[in-house]
Amino acid sequence: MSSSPKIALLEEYALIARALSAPARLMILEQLAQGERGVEALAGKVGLNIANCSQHLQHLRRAGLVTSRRDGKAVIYCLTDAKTLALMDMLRVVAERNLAQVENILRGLSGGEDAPEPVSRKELAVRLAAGTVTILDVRPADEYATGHIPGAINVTLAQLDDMFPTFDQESEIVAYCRGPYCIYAHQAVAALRKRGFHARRLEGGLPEWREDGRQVI
Amino acid sequence: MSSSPKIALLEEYALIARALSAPARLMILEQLAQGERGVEALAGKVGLNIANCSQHLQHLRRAGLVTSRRDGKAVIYCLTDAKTLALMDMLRVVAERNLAQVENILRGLSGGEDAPEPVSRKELAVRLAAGTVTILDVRPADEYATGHIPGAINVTLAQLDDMFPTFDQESEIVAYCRGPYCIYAHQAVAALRKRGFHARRLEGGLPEWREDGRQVI
DNA sequence: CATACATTCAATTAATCACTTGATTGATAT
DNA sequence: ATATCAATCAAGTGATTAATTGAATGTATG
Repeated sequence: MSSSPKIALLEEYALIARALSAPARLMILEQLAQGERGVEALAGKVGLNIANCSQHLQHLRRAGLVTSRRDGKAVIYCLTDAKTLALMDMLRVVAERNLAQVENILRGLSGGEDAPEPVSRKELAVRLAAGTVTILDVRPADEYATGHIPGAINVTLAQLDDMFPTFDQESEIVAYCRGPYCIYAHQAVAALRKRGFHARRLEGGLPEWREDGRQVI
Repeated sequence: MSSSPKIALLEEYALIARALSAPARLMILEQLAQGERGVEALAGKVGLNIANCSQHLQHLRRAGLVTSRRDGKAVIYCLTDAKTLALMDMLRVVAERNLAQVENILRGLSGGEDAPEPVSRKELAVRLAAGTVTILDVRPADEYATGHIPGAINVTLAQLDDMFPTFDQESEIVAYCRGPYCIYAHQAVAALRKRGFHARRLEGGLPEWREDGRQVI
């Protein structure tokens, strides 16, 4: 199979790339970035049936990207290494630079208008301490419950319509979600800006915020 | 096919990952990092027949990683974006952190002993200016000819045996090759250390050196 | 020990992939 | 035009993949 050490190494690298080459697995990794999960929970979140999800997880395990432990009847999976998220983010960056289709989709999410530059995590931390910003956590309630940025308000996209009256037209609103692959924050910002609010996305999502060593409650 | 914008985005990201999921394509990209090439030259370097190489190149083009232009009868391919190299390097980093097999292979390349930490490009630049280091370019002569670090001596692994007497036992030797995926420098360092020389690898290879904006002749 | 439960395994189908072979296109030179 | 060369296309084979279904495994509970 692997005649030379060079080919053998490349086959290992290719194994990682192949693990990232299916949308379903990228979604699983995004979920695991929020925190460890059992197979059934992952299958539900990602929209796969359980056997199929289990197979994807084993594919990821063969690539060393996830590890599992048993907890009673359940098997809990978690990310092996936070560096995997950096790899996935770089995948996104290269895709945005090289594929026109990606730009089209992102423009569509922003309602055709140019979206503003995201807020850096450092900037948000400063303004959070100063209290000069409203933070929205645009993830499902269960994910918000397992950890969120202090002071963040949990609002799903569906609930957003009812919330407009409660927001301040003057102060800026910053929305975040699961991370670079998640489009909830894009959509929330687009909806808010259409109503005339000053809204921007946070760069990255909760996993990246946590990875920076910033406070999560 | 792509019901939601989220899935559509993930399919684009997965397209990039799939492009990186074959050893042959990783080798093609490594070659293109040395400089633009025609199909026949690439096929020769990578060890593919021409039709097969052409198909891999089109796979890479679909992922936006390479572009091509016509030059007379030949079609010249080149990397779209140097960021792709950073993505590939991160792929290697994640593989080294998560796959024991990779560590085994790398240890085998170093003859079982612990290899020393590589020399950073910044450090080499300083010592190059001071003239306190011997630099070996361990790539094929034609790649050396199209560009190399100033002062570097071109030695293939096969020629290395004859060169031992000409090296200084006291000063340190730094070897480099095509980049992080290339094992020539690993092997050269192992051979040199076995003979008692002080030898280390350069971090990255010529493409990374060039990307830093450092001098290449 | 029997049962229920969560996960994995095994077998199947349809789709995709890598590679080979031979024909075709595009550009240059005679 | 004709011949030549580089690259691509088209078709076919064997291997691999994702997804589905149903059976088997291992773990806790009655």
